This record gives sequence, C-alpha cells and structure tokens, in this order.
Amino acid sequence: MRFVLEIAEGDSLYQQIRNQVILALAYGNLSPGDGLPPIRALAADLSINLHTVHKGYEMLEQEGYIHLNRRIGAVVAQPRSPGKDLGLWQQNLRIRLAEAWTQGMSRETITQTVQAILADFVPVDTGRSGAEV
Amino acid sequence: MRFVLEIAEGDSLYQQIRNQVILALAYGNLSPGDGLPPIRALAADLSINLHTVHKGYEMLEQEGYIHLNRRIGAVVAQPRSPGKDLGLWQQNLRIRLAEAWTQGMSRETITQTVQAILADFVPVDTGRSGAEV
Amino acid sequence: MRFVLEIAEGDSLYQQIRNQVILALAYGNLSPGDGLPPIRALAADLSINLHTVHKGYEMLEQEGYIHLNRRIGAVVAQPRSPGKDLGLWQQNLRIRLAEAWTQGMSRETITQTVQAILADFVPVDTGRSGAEV
Amino acid sequence: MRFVLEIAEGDSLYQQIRNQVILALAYGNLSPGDGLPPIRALAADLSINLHTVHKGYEMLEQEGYIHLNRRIGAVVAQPRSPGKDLGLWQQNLRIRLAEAWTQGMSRETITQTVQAILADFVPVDTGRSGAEV
DNA sequence: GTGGTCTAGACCACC
DNA sequence: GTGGTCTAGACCACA
Repeated sequence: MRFVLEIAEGDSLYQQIRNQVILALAYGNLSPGDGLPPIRALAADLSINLHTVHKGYEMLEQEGYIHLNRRIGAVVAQPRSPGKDLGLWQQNLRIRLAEAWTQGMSRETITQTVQAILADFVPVDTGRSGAEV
Repeated sequence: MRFVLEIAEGDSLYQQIRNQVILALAYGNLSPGDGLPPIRALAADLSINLHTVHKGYEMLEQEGYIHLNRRIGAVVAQPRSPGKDLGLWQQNLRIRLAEAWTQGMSRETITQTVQAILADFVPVDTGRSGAEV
Repeated sequence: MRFVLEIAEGDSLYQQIRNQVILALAYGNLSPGDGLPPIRALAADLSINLHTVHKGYEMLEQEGYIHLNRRIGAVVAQPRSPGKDLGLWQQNLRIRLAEAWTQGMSRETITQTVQAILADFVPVDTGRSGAEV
Repeated sequence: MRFVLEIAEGDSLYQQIRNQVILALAYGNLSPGDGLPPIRALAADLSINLHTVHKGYEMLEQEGYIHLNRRIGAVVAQPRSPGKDLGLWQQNLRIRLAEAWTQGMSRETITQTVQAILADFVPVDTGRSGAEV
C-alpha cells in the first residue's frame, strides 16, 4: 500500500499514519493478515522519524487494528469484537454532521455524501489476500 | 445555553467551546442574532482562563459562525454560503465512517446512526432572537 | 506519593511506573482526583528520561487510571466501568498461581497469600483526599 | 500435550512455551518423568526457530522444572523445594490483584476467581509416567 | 509551566 | 532484520 501523508492538516503525523491504515482497510487496499511496511522502511520512505511511525503503529495496535510482533513485523489483525468507545465516536460524528448542517447542507445532501463514502468501502476480507504492501 | 466542559476529552477546551456552540446551533438552542455569554462571564462560569474562551470565540468567528463586536459582544451570525473547507471536512468524515466500517458496523447501522443524529437537528431559524443564553 | 523503582526486574521502567501507581491506588496512597507528579519532575526525581515517564503515564491513561491534561497535569481518574481485558488478566493470574502450585505450595497457602495481600487493599476513595503527592 | 502459541500475546514465544509447560503440570497433563517433545519436533510443529524452543526449555531447566539431557531429551523433573524467588513472585501477584481491585472487583470476586483456578489444579503426581506427549 | 510531538541516535530482545 | 526501550534535546500547543 502507498501511504500519503497530507501534512499541514491539524492531525499529527502519527495520527495521519493511523488514519491512512484505517482508510486502506476500509477501501480494501489492506486486509487482515497483510503486513505493513517495517517501521524503519516506512520512516525512510516518508522521510520522518522512526519513532513517529512507531507511535502510529502503536496506536493502531491499541485499537486492535494490527499486531506488532518482533518476528514478523506489523500485520493487520482479524477484526475483533466491538471494542471501540462508541460514545466518543458518536459524539465526534455528531459534531461533524452539525458542522455541515449549520453550513446549510440539507439532510438529503448530507445523507448522500455519507452514502457516497460508504459505497466505496469494501467488506473486510477475512481470508488471505495479496494486497500490495 | 449551558456550556459543559469535559476535562477528560481529547479536545482542547477552546475546541470544546467551539463544538458546543455549533451543536447548540444545530439543535436549535441557539439562533442567528442570539448573543453568546460575555467572555468574562463564561470564563468565570467554567472557571477557566479568559484567553481560552476568547480563542474559542475567535475560532467561531473565523469560521463565520459568529460576529465579535467589542460593544455588543459575541452574536450568532446568519448562516453564510458553504464557506467551510469542504475537502477537509469530507476527509474527516470519511475517516470517522471508516472507523465504524472497519469495526464491523454495517452500512445500514451507520446510515441509521447518521439519520438518528440528523433527525434531532432543527432548521436554523434566520428570523428569531432572544433564546436564553 | 513516593515512587520506588525496583530496577533490574524484568519489567521495563515505564511498566514499573505504571505498576507503582496502580499499587498506590490499591493501598490508598493515591485517590481519584489526586495529582501525579509532573512528568519532568518525576523524571528528574528518578533520574530517568522524561519520555520514559511519559510512556508510563500514557499507558495508565489508556487503561483509564489517570487523565493527562495540559492544564493541570496528570490526575487520577474516577474508577470506570469494567474496561479491562479480563481474559488476558485471568490467564496471567492463572500462570502465576500455577507457578506456585507446581512449586508445591498448597491451596491453603496460596489462598492465604492472596488473602494477606487483599487484606491490605483499601477501597478506592471516591471523594476528595489529601494524599501526599 | 498440545502446544498452542498465540502470536498476538504480549509474551514472547519462549515465554509462552515455558508457561504452557507449567500450566500443563498444574493441570496434570504433564507429570514428573514425562518427556517433553524433542526440540526439533516441537519447533517444526510450531513452525518456529529451534533456538526459540531451546530457550524456552532452558528457562524451564533454570527454574528447576525440567532436566535437559542430550541423550534422553527433556524430561519433567521431580518438584523441588521452594527454589522460586518468592519475593518477586509475590510482587507480581500483588500487582495482578491490585489491577483487579482498582478495577472495582471485590475481595469476594477476586477470591472466587482464584479458587476457581485452583480448583482445576491437580496434585503433581510424583510416581507416574507415560502421559501423552 | 504543563503535556504533546518530532527528531536523533544508541542499544537490547527476539527470531 | 524486526520491533522495544531508553536517552537527549528541541519546539509547539494550551492554559
């Protein structure tokens, strides 16, 4: 997979790494069992520090998205049970939607935007896969 | 409107103030023309620093949500055109949805969650005033 | 509270910091609402690096034991819902008990040891408290 | 006995091997005099490195659980006197219990959990042999 | 003055 | 060669 860091957003570098991995998962560019680039390699590739990548990977591991393993590096985990703090997530979503709403976007437009995004998502592949890494 | 700050949230205090105002707008607890609490009063009420409240208000003004006026204080602005940086907003929304998707939430569940949130939103009243502050 | 780092155990430094805080909580030397030493101060006190302390605090925050806040530093959180991954914890406990068992410790002796430890624990104080920091 | 390695566990592979042997001993699936699988066989079976298995066995030998013999392989030793570093073990147990306690588990619940685990343990059979390996 | 992020470089544990 | 830990020092964001 290709990582593209859109620097200059509000998000920190490691947050962006975390987000990119999750997006890649949702879009099917990354599947359970796939390996992520070694920390050092990705760091070199992005010209950022090793520790910054490490922190991004650590965050993903905490959230259950990947496993970090000394032997085989970082691999995408099988999707687990709910886990996620749903309340915090919903509150965040609520704010995002409120932003659109107060900007004059109609319920229909917002819903369509959401649908359009969801339409591109791909079911998480539980089996093997040869996604490019 | 009542401001409630969650000290434990990941968002900074001024971000929370900003978010609460937008949510209040979406839920109809605040309408264009309404006045926001004076900076000093709110700061005292929340027992936080003046600067923090000011920063929150400043952010809202930059985004076009309110007008800051030394004489009459902060008042909610009329909704403007799509001013918002749509690309950044969509990208943020996309990540939020991808989080849910990769956690196993179905399109239907996600859509329902969105609908449920939108259902509670109230059209921004462009010709009223006097909402309790 | 006093931190005593028993170096040379298998645990890493930040793990030991994490453990000490949890023990302090169990023994009532630390209560919800209490402040932990600032990262830099503790680091200096223990003659270890700032980042090592930071990682320990971060771990505690992830586990819900404390809140990290730019304004007021690290404070002990109110006890939350279950949270903890019970399965992993039980497996760890099981191994610990199996070690004792296979060393010839009787059920009675093991139980007594556990009781003795539990006897010294103090209910988590939900109210204010003036525990020394 | 069957070895099952959890790649996602925090413990290293050789630690897991060591733990599984001790658990097998406690549960009576392994008894003094029994032979452990040959290093090569186990390594092949788990598809891990020879060194890793060897390190696990070495650890067990240092702790007095097994004897390593070039001719007859690894055999479970007779239980010895309290050899174990009791202080370290107790401290570890104390932390485990403190975790549960600070998560709100009551003395009764913790004790019951301990009892439930102990109930399944089987006295180490000092005069048997031939358990399936 | 507090924590948060990023960089840099070293050494270790595991495999 | 992989991730894990620790050190060191800089700069930023928030209050």
